[in-house]
Amino acid sequence: MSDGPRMEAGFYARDPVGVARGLLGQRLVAVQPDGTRLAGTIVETEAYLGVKDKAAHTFGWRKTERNASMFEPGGTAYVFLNYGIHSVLNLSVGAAGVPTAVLIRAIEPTEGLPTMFERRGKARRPSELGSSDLGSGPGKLTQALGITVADDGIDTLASDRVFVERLRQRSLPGRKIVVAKRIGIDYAEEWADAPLRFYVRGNPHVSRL
DNA sequence: CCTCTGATCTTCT
DNA sequence: GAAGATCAGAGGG
Repeated sequence: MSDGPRMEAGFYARDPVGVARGLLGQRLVAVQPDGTRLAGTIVETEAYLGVKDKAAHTFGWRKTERNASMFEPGGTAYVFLNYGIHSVLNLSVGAAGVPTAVLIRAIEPTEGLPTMFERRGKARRPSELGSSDLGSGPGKLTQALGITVADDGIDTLASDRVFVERLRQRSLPGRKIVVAKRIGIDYAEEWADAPLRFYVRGNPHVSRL
């Protein structure tokens, strides 16, 4: 487990597509109240382009209590409750006032697996080759890591609770990055087919290949 | 393998 | 009242 340095502010100072691609292979860490580290390699992301993107919560400059974190500076956690049930994690991108973000859709768990199995309950699927449904979805990975809407607004550049570590050598066991349309946004008309989802080819923890 | 559905909260109509 | 950046379980092939 070679620890990497904390992801720096400059990483988020570019377009959401670059950030979405750049996050693949980096490590997402959630430190528990007891100090335990839970972590996983990010293997699937989606970019949300903000005011012009019909699939984004900030389309047309819409700002609500819920999506306020998307307007915060890059690296701020935007965690919202989806379908009234699932906490979903994004990282805001760009300068303050620029409401773009990257959704974390899947991780490959690497640290704290026993705790994640407990959190995920019966739905877990242990296997010799590594579990494939501990973090294989935006709602699943937050549950496994213990991230909830209470973590909305956290500055991951400074927080000791939720942050991203930049690995010396990006861990992309699945090699190449695949580009595809985003999931669950069929209502977004022409934006529904935009190639804004990115995942590590062949990785078993990706939500949908 | 697949499709269908309930759960349950925020936002908008 | 309806729909949604989802998940798990049930049922059919």
